[in-house]
Amino acid sequence: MNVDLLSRPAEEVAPRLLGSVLTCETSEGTVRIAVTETEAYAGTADPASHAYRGRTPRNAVMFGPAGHLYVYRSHGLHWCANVVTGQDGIASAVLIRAGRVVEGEDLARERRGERVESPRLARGPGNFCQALGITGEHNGANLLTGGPVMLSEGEPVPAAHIRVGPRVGVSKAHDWQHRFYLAGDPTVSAYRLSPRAKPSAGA
DNA sequence: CGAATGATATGCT
DNA sequence: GCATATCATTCGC
Repeated sequence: MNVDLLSRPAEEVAPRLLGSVLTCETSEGTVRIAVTETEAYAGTADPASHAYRGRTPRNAVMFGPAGHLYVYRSHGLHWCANVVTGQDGIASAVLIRAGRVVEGEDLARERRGERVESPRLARGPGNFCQALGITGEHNGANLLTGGPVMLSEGEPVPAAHIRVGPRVGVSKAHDWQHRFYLAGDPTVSAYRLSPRAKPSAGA
């Protein structure tokens, strides 16, 4: 994956990450997942971003150079993974919301549960990380230098298949058109409006 | 130092 | 559809 591509604002990078492949190697084995759904978080200008209130120990990675992984824990039990984008010093990241397992499906299913159907293995941010094997240990990992977690180009996605919509699950600025996904793909999480969603201004 | 909150997923009503 | 699990981070006092 080219770092120049990632060095643009999150909302530009997010649609271009569709189809790219995340690889995670652990002692258990290797899982590769093709990204089918992303969400852009525009740093300090975005009320829904963790970086909205400025730099903190947790979100520091988002302020760093593009091509690193920002992992955080949600609701005490799920891990969520972001690809850091934009320029060094400016908070910007793309949340990976869903994907399709292309290698290591057995291992992914072992982690997620035997009864989980293939399209659901990596559907939703928490499930995606669980299937891939991402944990807090991977926070800050460089995705471009051949570490245990890697981001690589996948099969090109036709622009006509890309859809844009409002973000999922956020309590603020949910109506920003910052969620990108592949039309009709069964691995894309169903759209749900946040229970706390309120109208807001913005792009 | 205590309290509230959250970019979720699942299971039961 | 709604409640609930469960904890690190953040913010208020």
